[in-house]
Amino acid sequence: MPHSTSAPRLGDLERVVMERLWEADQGEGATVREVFESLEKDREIAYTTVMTVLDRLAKKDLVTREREGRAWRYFPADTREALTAQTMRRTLDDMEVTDRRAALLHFLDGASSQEIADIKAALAEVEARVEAAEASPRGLRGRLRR
Amino acid sequence: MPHSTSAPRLGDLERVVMERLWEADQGEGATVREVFESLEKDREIAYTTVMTVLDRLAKKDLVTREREGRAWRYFPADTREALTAQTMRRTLDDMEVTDRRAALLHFLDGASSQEIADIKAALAEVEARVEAAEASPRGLRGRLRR
DNA sequence: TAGTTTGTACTACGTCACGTCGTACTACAC
DNA sequence: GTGTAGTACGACGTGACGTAGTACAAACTA
Repeated sequence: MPHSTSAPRLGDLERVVMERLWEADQGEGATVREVFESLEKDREIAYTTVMTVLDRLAKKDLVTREREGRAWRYFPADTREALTAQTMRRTLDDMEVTDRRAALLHFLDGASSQEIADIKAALAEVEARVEAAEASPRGLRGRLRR
Repeated sequence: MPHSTSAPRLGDLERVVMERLWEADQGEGATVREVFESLEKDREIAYTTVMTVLDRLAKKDLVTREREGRAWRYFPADTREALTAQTMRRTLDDMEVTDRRAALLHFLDGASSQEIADIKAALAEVEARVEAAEASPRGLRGRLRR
Protein backbone atom coordinates (compact mmCIF):
# COMPACT_ATOMS: atom_id res chain seq x y z
CA MET A 1 0.00 0.00 0.00
CA PRO A 2 1.25 3.48 -0.85
CA HIS A 3 1.90 6.33 1.46
CA SER A 4 -1.21 8.31 2.43
CA THR A 5 -1.92 10.84 5.11
CA SER A 6 -5.52 11.95 5.53
CA ALA A 7 -5.67 15.67 4.82
CA PRO A 8 -3.74 18.13 2.61
CA ARG A 9 -0.27 19.06 3.78
CA LEU A 10 1.56 22.18 2.65
CA GLY A 11 4.96 22.05 1.04
CA ASP A 12 7.42 24.88 1.51
CA LEU A 13 6.74 26.63 -1.76
CA GLU A 14 3.06 25.98 -1.43
CA ARG A 15 3.12 27.73 1.90
CA VAL A 16 5.01 30.68 0.45
CA VAL A 17 2.48 31.01 -2.32
CA MET A 18 -0.35 30.92 0.17
CA GLU A 19 1.42 33.74 2.01
CA ARG A 20 1.28 35.92 -1.05
CA LEU A 21 -2.38 35.21 -1.54
CA TRP A 22 -3.14 36.02 2.05
CA GLU A 23 -1.12 39.18 1.75
CA ALA A 24 -2.86 40.24 -1.45
CA ASP A 25 -4.93 43.20 -0.32
CA GLN A 26 -8.13 42.20 1.42
CA GLY A 27 -9.54 39.22 -0.36
CA GLU A 28 -8.70 40.51 -3.80
CA GLY A 29 -6.88 37.33 -4.58
CA ALA A 30 -4.16 37.30 -7.19
CA THR A 31 -3.41 36.03 -10.67
CA VAL A 32 -0.52 33.74 -11.48
CA ARG A 33 1.33 36.70 -12.89
CA GLU A 34 0.85 38.74 -9.76
CA VAL A 35 2.09 35.98 -7.49
CA PHE A 36 4.92 35.30 -9.89
CA GLU A 37 6.06 38.90 -9.91
CA SER A 38 5.86 39.06 -6.18
CA LEU A 39 7.98 35.93 -5.77
CA GLU A 40 10.44 36.95 -8.44
CA LYS A 41 11.55 39.85 -6.30
CA ASP A 42 12.86 37.47 -3.68
CA ARG A 43 14.09 34.51 -5.68
CA GLU A 44 14.51 33.18 -9.15
CA ILE A 45 11.52 31.16 -10.23
CA ALA A 46 9.69 30.28 -13.42
CA TYR A 47 6.24 31.52 -14.25
CA THR A 48 5.05 27.99 -14.86
CA THR A 49 6.28 26.84 -11.49
CA VAL A 50 3.98 29.31 -9.84
CA MET A 51 1.20 28.18 -12.11
CA THR A 52 1.70 24.56 -11.19
CA VAL A 53 1.72 25.29 -7.50
CA LEU A 54 -1.42 27.38 -7.69
CA ASP A 55 -2.99 24.58 -9.68
CA ARG A 56 -2.12 21.95 -7.09
CA LEU A 57 -3.33 24.20 -4.34
CA ALA A 58 -6.65 24.44 -6.17
CA LYS A 59 -6.87 20.67 -6.47
CA LYS A 60 -6.38 20.41 -2.74
CA ASP A 61 -9.16 22.96 -2.30
CA LEU A 62 -6.86 25.28 -0.47
CA VAL A 63 -7.58 28.01 -2.98
CA THR A 64 -10.49 28.92 -5.22
CA ARG A 65 -10.29 30.53 -8.62
CA GLU A 66 -12.42 32.66 -10.86
CA ARG A 67 -12.02 33.51 -14.49
CA GLU A 68 -10.77 36.95 -15.21
CA GLY A 69 -10.56 37.41 -18.91
CA ARG A 70 -8.30 34.69 -20.15
CA ALA A 71 -6.57 34.27 -16.82
CA TRP A 72 -7.55 32.89 -13.46
CA ARG A 73 -7.69 34.83 -10.26
CA TYR A 74 -6.90 32.78 -7.19
CA PHE A 75 -8.32 33.23 -3.72
CA PRO A 76 -7.33 31.51 -0.50
CA ALA A 77 -10.16 29.16 0.47
CA ASP A 78 -9.55 29.87 4.14
CA THR A 79 -7.83 32.46 6.23
CA ARG A 80 -4.41 31.62 7.51
CA GLU A 81 -5.87 31.32 10.98
CA ALA A 82 -8.62 28.92 9.95
CA LEU A 83 -6.23 26.69 8.06
CA THR A 84 -3.84 26.66 10.96
CA ALA A 85 -6.61 25.69 13.33
CA GLN A 86 -7.76 22.91 11.01
CA THR A 87 -4.28 21.51 10.77
CA MET A 88 -3.86 21.59 14.52
CA ARG A 89 -7.16 19.87 15.01
CA ARG A 90 -6.29 17.23 12.46
CA THR A 91 -3.12 16.49 14.35
CA LEU A 92 -5.05 16.07 17.54
CA ASP A 93 -7.50 13.74 15.81
CA ASP A 94 -4.93 11.74 13.89
CA MET A 95 -2.85 11.03 16.93
CA GLU A 96 -5.84 9.42 18.56
CA VAL A 97 -4.99 11.02 21.82
CA THR A 98 -7.18 9.66 24.55
CA ASP A 99 -6.04 12.05 27.20
CA ARG A 100 -6.71 15.34 25.50
CA ARG A 101 -6.36 17.22 28.70
CA ALA A 102 -2.77 16.04 29.02
CA ALA A 103 -2.05 16.91 25.41
CA LEU A 104 -3.47 20.38 25.80
CA LEU A 105 -1.49 20.75 28.98
CA HIS A 106 1.70 19.99 27.10
CA PHE A 107 0.67 22.45 24.49
CA LEU A 108 0.14 25.18 27.02
CA ASP A 109 3.40 24.27 28.63
CA GLY A 110 5.18 25.58 25.58
CA ALA A 111 3.06 28.68 25.34
CA SER A 112 4.10 32.26 26.02
CA SER A 113 2.10 34.22 28.54
CA GLN A 114 0.79 36.26 25.64
CA GLU A 115 -0.51 33.09 24.08
CA ILE A 116 -2.11 32.03 27.32
CA ALA A 117 -3.91 35.33 27.33
CA ASP A 118 -5.00 34.73 23.75
CA ILE A 119 -6.41 31.37 24.65
CA LYS A 120 -8.32 32.80 27.54
CA ALA A 121 -9.74 35.49 25.32
CA ALA A 122 -10.73 32.92 22.71
CA LEU A 123 -12.29 30.77 25.39
CA ALA A 124 -14.33 33.66 26.72
CA GLU A 125 -15.44 34.42 23.20
CA VAL A 126 -16.65 30.89 22.59
CA GLU A 127 -18.51 30.80 25.85
CA ALA A 128 -20.23 34.03 25.02
CA ARG A 129 -21.37 32.48 21.77
CA VAL A 130 -22.69 29.43 23.54
CA GLU A 131 -24.73 31.58 25.88
CA ALA A 132 -26.09 33.56 23.00
CA ALA A 133 -27.03 30.36 21.25
CA GLU A 134 -28.82 29.10 24.31
CA ALA A 135 -30.68 32.36 24.67
CA SER A 136 -32.11 32.31 21.16
CA PRO A 137 -33.62 28.89 20.26
CA ARG A 138 -31.59 28.57 17.10
CA GLY A 139 -28.63 30.93 17.19
CA LEU A 140 -26.67 31.40 13.99
CA ARG A 141 -23.32 30.19 15.21
CA GLY A 142 -23.68 27.56 17.91
CA ARG A 143 -21.55 24.88 16.32
CA LEU A 144 -20.38 22.89 19.29
CA ARG A 145 -19.96 19.21 18.55
CA ARG A 146 -21.16 16.25 20.63
CA MET B 1 16.35 22.93 -3.70
CA PRO B 2 14.75 19.75 -2.40
CA HIS B 3 11.63 19.41 -0.38
CA SER B 4 12.09 20.05 3.34
CA THR B 5 9.68 20.63 6.18
CA SER B 6 11.26 21.60 9.47
CA ALA B 7 10.41 18.82 11.91
CA PRO B 8 9.78 15.05 11.74
CA ARG B 9 6.49 13.93 10.26
CA LEU B 10 4.94 10.56 10.96
CA GLY B 11 3.96 8.18 8.18
CA ASP B 12 1.03 5.83 8.60
CA LEU B 13 3.02 2.77 9.52
CA GLU B 14 5.33 4.81 11.67
CA ARG B 15 2.35 6.03 13.60
CA VAL B 16 1.03 2.51 14.04
CA VAL B 17 4.37 1.37 15.36
CA MET B 18 4.47 4.26 17.80
CA GLU B 19 1.03 3.14 18.98
CA ARG B 20 2.38 -0.26 19.90
CA LEU B 21 5.26 1.25 21.76
CA TRP B 22 2.99 3.54 23.69
CA GLU B 23 0.71 0.63 24.44
CA ALA B 24 3.58 -1.55 25.63
CA ASP B 25 2.98 -1.76 29.35
CA GLN B 26 4.18 1.29 31.23
CA GLY B 27 7.44 2.40 29.74
CA GLU B 28 8.75 -1.09 29.25
CA GLY B 29 9.34 -0.39 25.61
CA ALA B 30 9.43 -3.24 23.14
CA THR B 31 11.80 -5.18 20.94
CA VAL B 32 11.42 -5.47 17.20
CA ARG B 33 10.08 -8.98 17.68
CA GLU B 34 7.47 -7.85 20.14
CA VAL B 35 6.21 -5.08 17.91
CA PHE B 36 6.35 -7.42 14.95
CA GLU B 37 4.27 -10.08 16.68
CA SER B 38 1.80 -7.49 17.79
CA LEU B 39 1.39 -6.13 14.27
CA GLU B 40 1.29 -9.56 12.69
CA LYS B 41 -1.98 -10.27 14.45
CA ASP B 42 -3.67 -7.51 12.50
CA ARG B 43 -1.95 -7.55 9.15
CA GLU B 44 0.68 -9.34 7.14
CA ILE B 45 4.04 -7.72 7.52
CA ALA B 46 7.70 -8.68 7.40
CA TYR B 47 9.93 -8.67 10.43
CA THR B 48 12.45 -6.52 8.62
CA THR B 49 9.83 -3.95 7.75
CA VAL B 50 9.19 -3.39 11.41
CA MET B 51 12.91 -3.21 12.00
CA THR B 52 13.36 -0.58 9.32
CA VAL B 53 10.56 1.54 10.67
CA LEU B 54 11.86 1.37 14.21
CA ASP B 55 15.25 2.28 12.88
CA ARG B 56 13.97 5.33 11.06
CA LEU B 57 11.98 6.35 14.08
CA ALA B 58 15.21 6.23 16.08
CA LYS B 59 16.98 8.40 13.53
CA LYS B 60 14.23 10.94 13.88
CA ASP B 61 14.68 10.80 17.64
CA LEU B 62 11.12 9.77 18.13
CA VAL B 63 12.23 6.65 19.95
CA THR B 64 15.23 5.67 22.02
CA ARG B 65 16.82 2.24 22.22
CA GLU B 66 18.88 0.20 24.63
CA ARG B 67 20.77 -3.01 24.11
CA GLU B 68 19.13 -6.06 25.51
CA GLY B 69 21.34 -9.00 24.82
CA ARG B 70 21.79 -9.10 21.10
CA ALA B 71 18.63 -7.17 20.40
CA TRP B 72 17.51 -3.62 20.88
CA ARG B 73 14.67 -2.51 23.07
CA TYR B 74 12.87 0.56 21.83
CA PHE B 75 11.21 3.24 23.91
CA PRO B 76 9.06 6.14 22.80
CA ALA B 77 11.05 9.34 23.30
CA ASP B 78 7.90 11.22 24.24
CA THR B 79 4.42 10.41 25.34
CA ARG B 80 1.73 10.50 22.74
CA GLU B 81 0.39 13.64 24.32
CA ALA B 82 3.72 15.45 24.31
CA LEU B 83 4.37 14.57 20.69
CA THR B 84 0.91 15.70 19.72
CA ALA B 85 1.39 18.99 21.50
CA GLN B 86 4.75 19.53 19.82
CA THR B 87 3.28 18.89 16.42
CA MET B 88 0.43 21.27 17.07
CA ARG B 89 2.80 23.93 18.25
CA ARG B 90 5.00 23.45 15.24
CA THR B 91 2.03 23.99 13.00
CA LEU B 92 1.21 27.20 14.77
CA ASP B 93 4.81 28.37 14.43
CA ASP B 94 5.31 27.27 10.83
CA MET B 95 2.20 29.02 9.64
CA GLU B 96 3.55 32.28 10.96
CA VAL B 97 0.18 33.22 12.25
CA THR B 98 0.19 36.78 13.44
CA ASP B 99 -3.25 36.73 14.95
CA ARG B 100 -2.93 33.77 17.29
CA ARG B 101 -6.08 34.70 19.11
CA ALA B 102 -8.06 34.27 15.90
CA ALA B 103 -6.36 30.97 15.16
CA LEU B 104 -7.10 29.66 18.62
CA LEU B 105 -10.62 30.87 18.27
CA HIS B 106 -11.03 28.82 15.10
CA PHE B 107 -9.55 25.89 16.89
CA LEU B 108 -12.00 26.15 19.74
CA ASP B 109 -14.77 26.59 17.26
CA GLY B 110 -14.29 23.00 16.21
CA ALA B 111 -14.02 21.71 19.74
CA SER B 112 -16.49 19.58 21.63
CA SER B 113 -17.74 20.86 24.95
CA GLN B 114 -15.71 18.12 26.57
CA GLU B 115 -12.63 19.50 24.91
CA ILE B 116 -13.46 22.99 26.05
CA ALA B 117 -13.61 21.65 29.56
CA ASP B 118 -10.24 19.98 29.05
CA ILE B 119 -8.71 23.20 27.91
CA LYS B 120 -10.06 25.04 30.88
CA ALA B 121 -8.68 22.39 33.19
CA ALA B 122 -5.29 22.56 31.50
CA LEU B 123 -5.35 26.32 31.71
CA ALA B 124 -6.11 26.24 35.42
CA GLU B 125 -3.30 23.76 35.87
CA VAL B 126 -0.78 25.99 34.14
CA GLU B 127 -1.84 29.00 36.13
CA ALA B 128 -1.46 27.09 39.35
CA ARG B 129 2.06 26.24 38.32
CA VAL B 130 2.85 29.84 37.55
CA GLU B 131 1.68 30.91 40.97
CA ALA B 132 3.72 28.19 42.60
CA ALA B 133 6.74 29.31 40.63
CA GLU B 134 6.26 32.89 41.72
CA ALA B 135 5.91 31.83 45.34
CA SER B 136 9.18 29.90 45.47
CA PRO B 137 12.12 31.87 43.94
CA ARG B 138 13.04 29.13 41.52
CA GLY B 139 10.20 26.66 41.19
CA LEU B 140 10.91 23.37 39.43
CA ARG B 141 8.54 23.80 36.53
CA GLY B 142 7.98 27.41 35.63
CA ARG B 143 8.79 27.22 31.94
CA LEU B 144 6.79 30.06 30.50
CA ARG B 145 8.39 31.72 27.52
CA ARG B 146 8.75 35.44 26.87
C1' DT C 1 30.25 -29.40 16.36
C1' DA C 2 27.18 -28.72 12.61
C1' DG C 3 22.55 -27.03 11.78
C1' DT C 4 18.79 -23.92 13.09
C1' DT C 5 17.13 -19.81 14.91
C1' DT C 6 17.23 -14.92 16.05
C1' DG C 7 18.78 -10.60 15.37
C1' DT C 8 21.14 -6.83 13.07
C1' DA C 9 23.01 -4.12 9.21
C1' DC C 10 22.73 -2.72 4.70
C1' DT C 11 20.69 -2.31 0.31
C1' DA C 12 16.99 -1.77 -2.67
C1' DC C 13 12.64 -0.89 -5.07
C1' DG C 14 8.01 1.26 -5.98
C1' DT C 15 5.09 5.18 -5.25
C1' DC C 16 3.75 9.63 -3.98
C1' DA C 17 4.33 14.52 -2.93
C1' DC C 18 6.67 18.59 -4.28
C1' DG C 19 9.78 21.76 -6.45
C1' DT C 20 10.84 22.87 -10.87
C1' DC C 21 10.13 23.57 -15.72
C1' DG C 22 9.53 22.91 -20.90
C1' DT C 23 6.43 22.54 -24.70
C1' DA C 24 2.38 22.97 -27.21
C1' DC C 25 -1.46 25.48 -28.16
C1' DT C 26 -4.79 29.47 -27.87
C1' DA C 27 -6.73 34.03 -27.62
C1' DC C 28 -5.95 38.76 -28.21
C1' DA C 29 -3.55 43.12 -29.41
C1' DC C 30 -1.08 45.58 -32.91
C1' DG D 1 -0.19 37.56 -39.07
C1' DT D 2 3.28 38.18 -35.59
C1' DG D 3 4.12 38.87 -30.86
C1' DT D 4 2.56 38.45 -26.22
C1' DA D 5 0.13 36.68 -22.31
C1' DG D 6 -2.07 32.60 -20.55
C1' DT D 7 -3.29 27.94 -19.93
C1' DA D 8 -3.02 22.91 -20.12
C1' DC D 9 -0.22 18.91 -19.74
C1' DG D 10 3.56 16.30 -19.19
C1' DA D 11 7.96 15.40 -17.22
C1' DC D 12 12.09 14.92 -14.27
C1' DG D 13 14.78 14.79 -9.80
C1' DT D 14 14.75 14.05 -4.94
C1' DG D 15 13.27 12.73 -0.49
C1' DA D 16 10.08 10.25 2.52
C1' DC D 17 7.87 5.95 3.43
C1' DG D 18 6.14 1.29 3.02
C1' DT D 19 8.02 -2.87 2.11
C1' DA D 20 11.23 -6.42 2.14
C1' DG D 21 15.41 -9.37 0.64
C1' DT D 22 20.20 -10.69 1.66
C1' DA D 23 24.29 -11.23 4.15
C1' DC D 24 26.33 -12.22 8.24
C1' DA D 25 27.08 -12.81 13.35
C1' DA D 26 25.64 -14.67 17.76
C1' DA D 27 23.23 -18.06 20.31
C1' DC D 28 20.76 -22.26 20.99
C1' DT D 29 20.29 -27.28 20.03
C1' DA D 30 20.60 -31.99 18.61
